[in-house]
Amino acid sequence: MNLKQLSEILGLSQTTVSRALNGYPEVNEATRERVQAAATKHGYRPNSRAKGLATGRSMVIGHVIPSSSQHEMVNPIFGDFVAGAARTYGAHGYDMMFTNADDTSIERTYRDLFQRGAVDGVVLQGPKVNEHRIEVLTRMAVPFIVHGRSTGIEVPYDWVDVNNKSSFLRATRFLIDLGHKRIALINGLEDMDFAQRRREGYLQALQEADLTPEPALMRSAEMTEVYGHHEACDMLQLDTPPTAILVSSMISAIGVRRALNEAGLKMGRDVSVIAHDDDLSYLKNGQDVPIFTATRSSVRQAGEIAAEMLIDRIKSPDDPVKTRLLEAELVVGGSTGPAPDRF
Amino acid sequence: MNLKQLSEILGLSQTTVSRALNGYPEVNEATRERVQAAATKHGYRPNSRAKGLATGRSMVIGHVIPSSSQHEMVNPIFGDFVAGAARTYGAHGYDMMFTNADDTSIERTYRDLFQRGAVDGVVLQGPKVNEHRIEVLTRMAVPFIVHGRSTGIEVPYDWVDVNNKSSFLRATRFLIDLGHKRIALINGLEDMDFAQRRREGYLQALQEADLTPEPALMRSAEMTEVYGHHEACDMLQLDTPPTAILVSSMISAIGVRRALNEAGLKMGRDVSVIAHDDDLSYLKNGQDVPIFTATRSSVRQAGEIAAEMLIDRIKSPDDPVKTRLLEAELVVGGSTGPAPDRF
DNA sequence: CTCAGTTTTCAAAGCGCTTTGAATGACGGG
DNA sequence: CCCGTCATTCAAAGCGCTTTGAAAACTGAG
Repeated sequence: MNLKQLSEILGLSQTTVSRALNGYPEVNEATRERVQAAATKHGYRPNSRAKGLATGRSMVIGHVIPSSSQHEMVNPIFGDFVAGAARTYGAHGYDMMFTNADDTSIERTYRDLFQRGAVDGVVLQGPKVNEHRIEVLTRMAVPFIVHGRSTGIEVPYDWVDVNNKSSFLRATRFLIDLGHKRIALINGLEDMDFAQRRREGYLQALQEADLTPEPALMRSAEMTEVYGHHEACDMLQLDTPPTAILVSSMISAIGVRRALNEAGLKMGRDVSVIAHDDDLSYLKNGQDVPIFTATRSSVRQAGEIAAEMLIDRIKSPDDPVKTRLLEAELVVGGSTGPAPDRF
Repeated sequence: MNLKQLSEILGLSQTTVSRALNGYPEVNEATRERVQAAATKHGYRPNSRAKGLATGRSMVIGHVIPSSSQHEMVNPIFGDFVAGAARTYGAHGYDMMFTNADDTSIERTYRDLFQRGAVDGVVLQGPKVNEHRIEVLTRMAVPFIVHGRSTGIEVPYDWVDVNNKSSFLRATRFLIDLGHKRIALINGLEDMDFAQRRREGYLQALQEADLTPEPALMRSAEMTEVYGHHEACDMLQLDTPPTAILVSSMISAIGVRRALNEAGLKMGRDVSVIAHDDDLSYLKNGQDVPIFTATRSSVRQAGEIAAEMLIDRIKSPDDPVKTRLLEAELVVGGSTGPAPDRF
């Protein structure tokens, strides 16, 4: 069932039918109702491609999945962010498209998506420090939003981000206030912007308290469970092991907990742990009392906000740049306690 | 830059340029090269919508995310399955589209996608027992593939699935061979087909060994970490607690491990645990030696296979139905051991 | 040099929609 | 009863591509 057929059934021109369905004012109300009834009855759905071709808009938002050639890691927060965004897209009549690109072709992929007219805007996830893609998209003058920010990029751009620095600053201060002096940081890959900011917050708190940062207590890699376990085991072997550990993800924090258990240490008593909690749906931080003391910020909500902002940008390309800084909350759970006396 | 412009630059007709780029034989090789060079030079990318409109194919595969109104759960395996599929799609020139639909509108959403001509095929994820959507799609006579199967649906359809029954049968037997008699099952939601099959395997193994299944040892719900913890805690309170636990996901198994630790029990000695491991990229089951004894099957690989099969189906709609049963491997880790003597 | 056969190129139609510019019909004031 | 006005409706062009059917250019045999 296409527009032509429907208009023939109704004995109307395509113009009138199209206008009736799209809510244009120059259509008799009686006619509109008749058209709408027929459309519903025959299950008419305008062809998206034809519509897109005619309007010049695709009503699709693109996301590029960087299927890294090196590490086959799929970001665990991906699903929740996407779920948040998808809901908003749906409410505004947008579809969501994913394209896979290996590290070498990400830039070309973005360019492609727009030149092919496949998308009206894109979401840029997981920005690195000096993220080149931001400049590329800016130069292309296309609507996009960054989930995160990128240190070193001077051009203005829309973004939603968690206040990574401030949340790790506060978390570190919290540990210092509890008397901890040897505080470790198990961070994400340091070329990721969020990881860099978290480290800044951590370092600033140490400095405020006149504590000297120790390279041996600062680790960084892709945030898997195994990684958290490995680094924690390693640090517990040190002559003077840390009494507290900041971990950049819940998944890795679970690995840290495993390491502590294996070493016969009790989390929160022998070693304090603070994790960053993205509030993932399948990995809630405990039921009532949080398991981990954590800096918490819902990545799902970030997805919703990002989608909303991107759609705004598509609607008004010339609006001034918008940014949104989400403040993570510091929730206190059972994984932190006063520094143990070890003499 | 569109076809018209490009053909004017080249002094050729649109027909010839189009044919040259799409590899048709009736084009002079010299011309083809000239066209290709110009296309590359000017960064020409054919407009997907126009192309789709002209060919009647959209080169897009649809996935519907059921953003359940009740439980806001995003399946943790989603990301990995999608990453696997995306890679295959990309290799075949397909894009991937996501649409969000709440529980009440899933059916309508599938119908919409095809009627709007937005997709050439869809992937149906997470089928339940008597999955209605399969019948709907069959009746619509559109290309689709099911990740999983659905007990109770008689019509033939393409699917990829893990042998859930056999893997849980083998896992349960393995525990029985180790002397366990009180074996618990912490399963997914029982209206999900995979959960039902796993329970069947579990029950069959018990029956073979003349063990009576106990309702108190069989739990089912959405597979979060908290759920695993909660059910394990609960069962440890029983007069005669289980000596072994089968868990339908790694995430929940982590919750079970937490419960055991809190109770001062050692996993693999006091209580054995076997988990189903989807081999998620961010949640590897240990480094060299698996942490959990597990039934393992890569969901990422399933994604790749599903995508491949769906594309085949789109290419040859009349081929006989294809199915693919993946056998999970039983990897032995540190979480299982002989049943403890408790008298 | 001619002509059938082959290779190469082209103009134009068509995919299903929106949108422009024009036509039609109804209405009421003069 | 005529005509300007407003409310409706319409035919046709256009979005950027593919594909059909025909034309042009080239080939080699006679």
